[in-house]
Amino acid sequence: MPELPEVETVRRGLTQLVKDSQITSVDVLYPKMINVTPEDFNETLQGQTIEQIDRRGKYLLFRISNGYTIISHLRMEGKYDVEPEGETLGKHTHIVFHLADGRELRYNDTRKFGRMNLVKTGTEFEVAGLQTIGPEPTEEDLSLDYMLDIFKHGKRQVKPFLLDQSNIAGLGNIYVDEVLWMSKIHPLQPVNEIPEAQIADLRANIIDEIQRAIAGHGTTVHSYSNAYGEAGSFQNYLQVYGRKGEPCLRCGTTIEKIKVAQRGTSFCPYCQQLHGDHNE
DNA sequence: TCCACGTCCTGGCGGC
DNA sequence: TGCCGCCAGGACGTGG
Repeated sequence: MPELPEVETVRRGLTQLVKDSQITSVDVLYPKMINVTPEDFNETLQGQTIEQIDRRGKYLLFRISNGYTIISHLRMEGKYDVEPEGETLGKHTHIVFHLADGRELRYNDTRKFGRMNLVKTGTEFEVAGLQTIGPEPTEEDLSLDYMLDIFKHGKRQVKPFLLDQSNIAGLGNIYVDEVLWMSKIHPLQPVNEIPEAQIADLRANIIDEIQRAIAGHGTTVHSYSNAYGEAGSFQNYLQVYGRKGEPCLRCGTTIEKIKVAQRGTSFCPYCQQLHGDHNE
């Protein structure tokens, strides 16, 4: 399932593969995936060039030569691949961009969760999702002052708080479990009860973990692969996610799995203790 | 204003 | 063996 490091890996792959490519036409096989009619989508894009591919959080932003931007979110299992024109379409191919050089950029999505919005460039930050998105998890953007401020004024449990893209951009279920384990914070701990020193530690771990995952070309869980079809290597470094029943790599206690905010959550009950009077 | 929860969607898997 | 039904989860919309 793509999170920020996977989306960044896809962005880099697509930039090498289709930057400066001209679109001759677009077939939309699953209209619910886009925010306009398939006819409007095709008419706006045909004859135009993909000038640049940017990223904000987990959103890909395809900059088109006529002043439009395609905002693409891969959600759970969205993938792009590039095939020669005429290759048999996959069962889960939903959008096909025909390119002038005889190739096709295809969007595939097993669960049909992904979405594409076509908007005028400059208005993309008026679209739901991007409108309220929080800072990127980098040393420059995610300041300690900001972290302390949002934690002090929040009351939610830390896991759903970190999954909320309006607080910090790009963290998903896997990385939240990882950084909470690294920082020894229980996933149910209310954010305004976490000591400042631990928030500082959490911030450092978030930035470090995301940068290391980008360097490792993303995590691979289930079917994820990048635009070249390569599997990421970061799965080999996961320390708590998906390790239910196995010993904690720090203390040896058996890793437990619980449900938090409707999400499967792995944690070490010894390293990550809930402080104060809270019900699980 | 903040927060919880239902919804979308289909492959995989457990249970019978 | 085959069928049924549940589970997985990111982000948006709704309602408390």
